[in-house]
Amino acid sequence: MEITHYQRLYTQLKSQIQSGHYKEGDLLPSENELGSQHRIARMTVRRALTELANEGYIRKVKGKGSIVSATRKSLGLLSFKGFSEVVGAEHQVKTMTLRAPTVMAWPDRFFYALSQEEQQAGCVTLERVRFVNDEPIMIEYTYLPQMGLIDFCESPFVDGSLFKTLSLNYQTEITNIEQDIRAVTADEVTAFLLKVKPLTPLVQLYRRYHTSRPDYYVYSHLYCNTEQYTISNFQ
Amino acid sequence: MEITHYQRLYTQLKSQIQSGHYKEGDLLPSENELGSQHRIARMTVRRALTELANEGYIRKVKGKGSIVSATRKSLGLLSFKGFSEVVGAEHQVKTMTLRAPTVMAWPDRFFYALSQEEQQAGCVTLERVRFVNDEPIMIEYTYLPQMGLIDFCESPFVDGSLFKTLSLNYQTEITNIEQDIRAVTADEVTAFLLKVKPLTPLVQLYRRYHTSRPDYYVYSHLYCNTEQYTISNFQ
DNA sequence: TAGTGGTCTAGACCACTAA
DNA sequence: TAGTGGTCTAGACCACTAG
Repeated sequence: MEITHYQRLYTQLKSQIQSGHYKEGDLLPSENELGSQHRIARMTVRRALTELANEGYIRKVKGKGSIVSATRKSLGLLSFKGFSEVVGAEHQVKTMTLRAPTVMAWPDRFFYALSQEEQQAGCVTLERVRFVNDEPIMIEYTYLPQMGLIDFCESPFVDGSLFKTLSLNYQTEITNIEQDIRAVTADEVTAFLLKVKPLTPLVQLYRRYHTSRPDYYVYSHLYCNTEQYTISNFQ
Repeated sequence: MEITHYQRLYTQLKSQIQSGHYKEGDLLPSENELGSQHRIARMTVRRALTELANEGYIRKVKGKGSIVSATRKSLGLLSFKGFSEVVGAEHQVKTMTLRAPTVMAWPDRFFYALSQEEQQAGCVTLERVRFVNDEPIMIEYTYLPQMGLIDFCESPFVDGSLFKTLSLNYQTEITNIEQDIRAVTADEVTAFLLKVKPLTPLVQLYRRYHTSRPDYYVYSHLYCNTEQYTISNFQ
């Protein structure tokens, strides 16, 4: 058995909540109903619902049912999923590439200490602006050590996703994220790109992604406009 | 039935781990063994063990058993540990209490949707400023639903820590954190408290801590001055 | 091969909600 | 009173670990 019953039900209900098929305050079908619909035992249904409740998607009320919780208008940006995977489910997302992947020297005063190997390898840089519902929300500068990235600059990304490309073409899985968070005021360039007034407060993130390749990290540096959307994080 | 079987087993095992009867690396008795010792079904044992695993006290290994974990879950400021535990190791930390725990009504337009029960229960509020190396770095407004917090406002915190107090005196463990992050400019009061100029950009966090008590959440709202220190996060 | 945890079933009784 | 979620049982088969 590849995927388990409770996982399938959990995934299905979660996506139905995220897509708006079940809205805030709605009652899910009862445990017995879900069980007979999917031809699984009630205890198996309960396992899926318990997981959803632990993650805050629903709350269970004895004698009443499972109630869909408020969905937050927020971008789950602090997880280590790629941008499109995280935000795309609930919002329309576009990416504009300011600089396609380019081999360069590392910037001076890089925000993380680099190993000698990374220094010598050089880096691939790309710059992108992320749009949510046609508003520019985030500028991202990404830096990858130029180690084993054959044809990386020449071929387009798989599904437009950096992380999918690393996974499928370079067997490099993102396993972890380490990040530093600051509040800063927008400089002129950043304000122009995010279409905000200069001095607007932005969240600045320095990130180091850990990967399944030993000693291989992906770095990124980004600014987020949080006036309309917040950055959300759930551990 | 006042206390449930899985709760009793959970509590017993947890205290045996905390007291050192089971040490790091030890195997707990198997699920079948615990079941026959306590004359309860294996599924009931599993529920207690699953809870312990979720909270990081043990890890379960298929084919082997349940292994007692190291006691510390180390993480950065965005983790769900209390402030003193996280920052205190490397920096000198002090806390100034602006408002000691006080029973109040909930603020208008609270940042998370509250359940009816939480609304009716009222809340305990406290306000604290955190200092790192004698600089005010963070203002934290904490809100706890006034449910079962007997003598909470009358007694001091255990070791000065809210989370230790909740754990030891109220059997409430923090299990998870959900948070929204924004950049804002300091208003006058906040600027004064953090000793920064008005309009300085600050990181604003809205937090909802999940706990081991069903449907019991702790809320907090905080401002961080990130000019000197950043907020770090490692998943 | 014996023992372990992972998943699952088909029942059961209870306390609670809402009509 | 009918239906709901909370707890619990006594089985079952599986994949995995370790001797």
